[in-house]
Amino acid sequence: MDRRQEILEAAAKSFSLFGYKATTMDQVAKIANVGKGTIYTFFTNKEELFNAIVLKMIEEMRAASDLVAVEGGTFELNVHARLMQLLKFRKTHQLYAKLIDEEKELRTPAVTEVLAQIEREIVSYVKLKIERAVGRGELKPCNSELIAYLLFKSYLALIVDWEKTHDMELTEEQIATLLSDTIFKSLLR
Amino acid sequence: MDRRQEILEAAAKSFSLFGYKATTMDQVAKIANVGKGTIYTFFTNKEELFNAIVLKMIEEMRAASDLVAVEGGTFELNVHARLMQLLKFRKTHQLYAKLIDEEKELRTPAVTEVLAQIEREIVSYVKLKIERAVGRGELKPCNSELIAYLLFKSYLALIVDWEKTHDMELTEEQIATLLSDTIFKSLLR
DNA sequence: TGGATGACCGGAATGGTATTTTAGTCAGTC
DNA sequence: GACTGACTAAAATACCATTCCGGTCATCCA
Repeated sequence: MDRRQEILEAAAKSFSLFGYKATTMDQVAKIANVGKGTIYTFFTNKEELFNAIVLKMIEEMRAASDLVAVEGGTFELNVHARLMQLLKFRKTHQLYAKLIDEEKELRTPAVTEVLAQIEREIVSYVKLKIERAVGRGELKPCNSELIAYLLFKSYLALIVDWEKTHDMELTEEQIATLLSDTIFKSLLR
Repeated sequence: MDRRQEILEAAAKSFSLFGYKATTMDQVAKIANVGKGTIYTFFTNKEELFNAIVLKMIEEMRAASDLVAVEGGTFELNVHARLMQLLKFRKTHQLYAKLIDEEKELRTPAVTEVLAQIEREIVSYVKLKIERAVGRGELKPCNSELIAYLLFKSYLALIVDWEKTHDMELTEEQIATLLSDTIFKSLLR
């Protein structure tokens, strides 16, 4: 198998298991059965290797989100399913969960940056979906950036924040109904 | 002037200026012109003194919120005005701003706890307002806890979080319109 | 003689320094 | 010439000495 691939797999494993700060380049080299110098022929530094791994994760997330979207489904149906899926990754996906933990505990700058980037991408993806739906006449024209932001933050609040202060987690049903009656409804043409 | 009051004022000054961690009991005693031991005849420890100061701040906030509410105004008008006012305190009020900063930088547990408490109180206050409005027939019956939470988080996102990633701060007009069209509208009977 | 005080105590925070760890390099190997 | 791992400088960590600070209490007046 080619060395670049070995390195990527080793790095993915190590970052998922130990996070960014606690994985060392020696560690990655050893797992990949490669001299440390070899890593630097493919990636300029640790952070770039990390970014490559995160990029792969983002691809996975995009694919998982596509999997729950229904061709020809309504804007609401699809955006709801996608955001639920994407936000579940925070607990489910080993690397994502590890990074969130590292952000909370260590505040590693590289990790903070990457997590912010992921959120920006999700919001900008939702924004795109809104604009498409407006374009085909499903939704009223609106400030898509603002609505995308509000939608994302609402899901984040209901899925992630709620359970930190309340002991019963909200059901998907509750979330769907609540946002359907409020934000989504108001967007319809 | 009575010693308890002197101590409270000294503590308020010191906490506002230096935050929780960086104010020392010796400091408070000196400002209050009081022996350190005297403080402990009125407050069992530093944290209780702190809680007393924060309680005063919460009273101030409640009063400021009452000031912007209009007797006989609609639910939307009043809740909007109150939440805007309350959230402005995060930048405006010296102690509040200091505590938010300390929470971000130091994560002092006593501060974390107090900030969480303030948020819980705001949400529970909004919840009460919702229930009153439902009671008088202005709003449809609903899950008041959930709606209060969503409302609070939405305002927080639009007022506080938005400007961290976007360079133009949202106008009150934009926020009012957005939430009026979405969440508030859906609550009306 | 009882409320007030500040010297005092122990544990925690801080600072300074010796040691280890680690990202990144590069001379040497195959 | 692709690959390696010993090497380097810088950063992180561990260590210890010192300071700092919350809380106490024997002492002191009023």
